[in-house]
Amino acid sequence: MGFAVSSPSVFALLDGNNFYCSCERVFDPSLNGQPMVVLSNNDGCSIARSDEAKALGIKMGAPWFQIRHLEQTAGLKAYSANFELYGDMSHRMMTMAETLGCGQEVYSIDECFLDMTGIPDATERARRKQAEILQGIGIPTCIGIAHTKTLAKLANHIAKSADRKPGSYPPQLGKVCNLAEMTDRQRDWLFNRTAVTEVWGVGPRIGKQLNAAGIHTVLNLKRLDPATVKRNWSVVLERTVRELNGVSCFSMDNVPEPKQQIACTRSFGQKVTALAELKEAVTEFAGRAAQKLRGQNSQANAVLVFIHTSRFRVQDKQYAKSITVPLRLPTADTLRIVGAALMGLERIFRPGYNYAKAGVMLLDLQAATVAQQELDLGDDARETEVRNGRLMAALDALNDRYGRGTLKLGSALVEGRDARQRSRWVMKQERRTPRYTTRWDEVMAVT
DNA sequence: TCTGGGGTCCTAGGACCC
DNA sequence: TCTGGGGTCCTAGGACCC
Repeated sequence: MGFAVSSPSVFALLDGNNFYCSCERVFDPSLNGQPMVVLSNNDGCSIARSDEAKALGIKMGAPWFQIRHLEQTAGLKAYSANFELYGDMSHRMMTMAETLGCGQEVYSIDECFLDMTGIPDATERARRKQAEILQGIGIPTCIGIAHTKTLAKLANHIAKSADRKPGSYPPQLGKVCNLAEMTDRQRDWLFNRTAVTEVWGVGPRIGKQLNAAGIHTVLNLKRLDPATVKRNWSVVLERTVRELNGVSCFSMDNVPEPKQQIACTRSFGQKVTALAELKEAVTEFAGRAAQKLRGQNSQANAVLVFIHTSRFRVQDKQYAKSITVPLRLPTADTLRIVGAALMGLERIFRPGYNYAKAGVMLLDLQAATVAQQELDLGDDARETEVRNGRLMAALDALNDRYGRGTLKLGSALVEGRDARQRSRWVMKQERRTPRYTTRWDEVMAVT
């Protein structure tokens, strides 16, 4: 019997380049090479930028009204976010990416970790997978490979920079960068020319503190004593330092855990002052949140509702308030959840303000097990639960089949208002492309 | 005029208990 | 006059992520 040599973990991080922009480009190739941005809800600010838009100096989160002039002067193209399209494209990309490793953790809409432990020729396989995804669904990707998740994220950053910023790193590290196959010297050489703020887990706040302490590069941070880091910063940053040194502290999360809280919050298309309109919005948000809750087979024990004015309108009187309404029994019933949210809204509403945003959050979630449905209710109450359960299932099935918002509660409309008239709170989306892949009536026509 | 949305984890501090 | 200490649970707020 030979020795069981356990090879060290190898993680890959695959992500779609400028993902939302790339999705739009798949369906409109004339956008290739053009400066373009995808805008947040309400066409508020830029949440995705093509390389060409980045080159124009457009920052992540830049308010649209501040960069809008570039439409005329630089040919900038802008699109309202089309999350239904991006979600579907994401699913296709993740399905193809999965077979690169022997385990996959979908980390966000545009990136996933893959377990490549013990897989030979990781770099070559990664390059083949990348070509396959580009050919199959048209999304360009970058892949970072290393012995820890933090290092894989860093490798991914190097792969991107080497590809797009000539001179930043050796060009052969472009698109796929495998730190696991390098020597310590080679890695440190790269770390020495990478800013500490690029490290996963180092945000603006900690970045500033590290800089003030003379820590400017990844190599500087890697060489700090973990105990000192824990004392001066936190256990979180301590783990990051260990990970930079090749000690894996974050493992793969192959099966997604159910969410511990579920939110639906929106900024309004226009300022809202009337309680009736806030009720309409909160009814809608609570309904959406309840649907997500049922989607992961959970129940909530509390509902939080908040409203606030716009901090950017300095001339306005400001008001912000939230309230948590406990539910008597854990539930996923839209009617109960909406009821609790509206009760909370009535409590915190104050007249005389220009409201800019509201939201509903479901808290203290638990699994909706059979045992909980068998709670000791009276016959009438149990009958109501069962009836509502069937009603909710029917609601979800219809909305699932015919598109979100096909069927909603009557109270989601302000009484007396013409149903065809748009409410003030509904978000503005003036630049959305068709939902090519998920709506029959918006499928691309090939002529 | 116009500034997103949805999450997680950690920590400090208060309430409460013995 | 002297005025403990350790544990747990909960919540609010901060920091980070995409």
